Amino acid sequence: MTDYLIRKLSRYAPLAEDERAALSALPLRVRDYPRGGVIVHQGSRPEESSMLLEGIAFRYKLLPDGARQIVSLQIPGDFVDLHSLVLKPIDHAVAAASPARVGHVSHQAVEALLVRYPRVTRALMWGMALDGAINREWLTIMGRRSAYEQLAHLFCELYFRMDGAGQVEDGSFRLELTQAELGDVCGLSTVHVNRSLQALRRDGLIVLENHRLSIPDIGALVKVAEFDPAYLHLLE
Amino acid sequence: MTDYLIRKLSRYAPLAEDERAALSALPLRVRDYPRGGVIVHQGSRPEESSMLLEGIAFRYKLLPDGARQIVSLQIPGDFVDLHSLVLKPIDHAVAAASPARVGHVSHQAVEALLVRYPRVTRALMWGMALDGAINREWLTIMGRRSAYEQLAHLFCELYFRMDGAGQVEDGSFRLELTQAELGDVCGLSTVHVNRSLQALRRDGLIVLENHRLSIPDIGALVKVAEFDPAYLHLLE
DNA sequence: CGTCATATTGACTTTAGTCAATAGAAGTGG
DNA sequence: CCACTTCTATTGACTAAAGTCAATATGACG
Repeated sequence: MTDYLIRKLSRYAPLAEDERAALSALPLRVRDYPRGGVIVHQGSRPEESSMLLEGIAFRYKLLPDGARQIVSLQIPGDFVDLHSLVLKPIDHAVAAASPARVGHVSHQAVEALLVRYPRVTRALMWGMALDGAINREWLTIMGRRSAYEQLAHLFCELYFRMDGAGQVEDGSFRLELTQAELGDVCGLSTVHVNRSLQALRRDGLIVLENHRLSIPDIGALVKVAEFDPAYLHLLE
Repeated sequence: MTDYLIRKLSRYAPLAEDERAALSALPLRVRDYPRGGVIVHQGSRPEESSMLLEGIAFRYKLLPDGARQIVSLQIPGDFVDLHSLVLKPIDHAVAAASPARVGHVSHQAVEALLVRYPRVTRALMWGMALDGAINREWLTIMGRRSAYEQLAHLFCELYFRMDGAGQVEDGSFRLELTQAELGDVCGLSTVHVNRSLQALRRDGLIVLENHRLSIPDIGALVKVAEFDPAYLHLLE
């Protein structure tokens, strides 16, 4: 269950056997969500944090006029709301972008882990800091890049993150995001996302069909997006 | 020295006497920076984290073409790079927006604190989570709001944060940001910032002169920006 | 087969960016 | 204190990127 999480945290520092065991022994309440299902409600005060086990999820905020902004994407192994441990009420919602399996862990159980295993604490802090690094990169790209470049950059990020989670095969991976959702990630209208995707296709940078994204030449896409994966803190 | 920090962390949970004492006893290397001075270099691997004691600072990223995006603003009491404790190399730079006084604390000293005082650890995690909440709000506003609204929102945020740090007097506070810097915060061109500021002035929402921002009617500005301070987790 | 979500297209509008010039302010050296 | 430089703010004219509205396809699914 917690394999992905352990794999992810090991990118920060190798975990000792007892630390791995403690993570594996975390009491998970596993629940499946349909596409669109709300995993965490905005403004709630969760008593547990949720880890994505399968599928894709996203954090989002709704504005008074109904607009939506997606502020992060989660893949298997990511905590969708670890910060709810210390920060309540929670300032955003989390929903499943695809059918998703989620493991809910009580805050009590997480705290017990923190008290007992300082290295696990630091690894979880690293996970939170990594979230922050991705947020900063998104801010930068959203503020300073064109729609075409933003999408290219997003696809690069997903490619590397999915690869880190072992979800890339033959340069392609499942991407269950609609064009409206891509727009909500990048702060763009659906129409403009559509046109920018067509441009990326025309330029041979992506093949996107059947909820699957193929990147024929990741080097070319990286170049267009000026993508530097350093901020993802992957192992080399 | 650490008064602002203790005050800020107390917003999360009251600290015991020994915890306050431990924070006060942190060995700070104090250093002054001129306006524009770089406090943390992008890509470096700091051995210490830095706390802003006086002035204003910002985190920023530079893009290959020379564009700059400011990804957060710090006020007194904020750690500018607490995350460098766990996340190296650091993915952004930090510079002083005004003459600034900074306290540098060795990571070793912070770690000693973490091991000894679990509640301080949680308070620092809360500080990191708060950074994340502000980032998410910025992403949302940047993605979904006009320049006029973005600036209004930013000024509301600063008003409430500065007020929380006791820096607001008569509805005004020192704001040592140039229009170019405001543009780099919001992802706008300098020219467009200038015009949007004029519109805000024309509408009587702000008075900005001599590096001082006056907000005659914060309620009106809050309304225009659709600003909800909940994400700042201030005390009511 | 019909319904609903998603994707695509065209025509038009709006927002924001770019370029270039000018004006003001602040700081520096003599 | 003045001349000079440099940064910052402002303005106008023009361009480009992205949004809006509305219609039409396409596709998944009960």
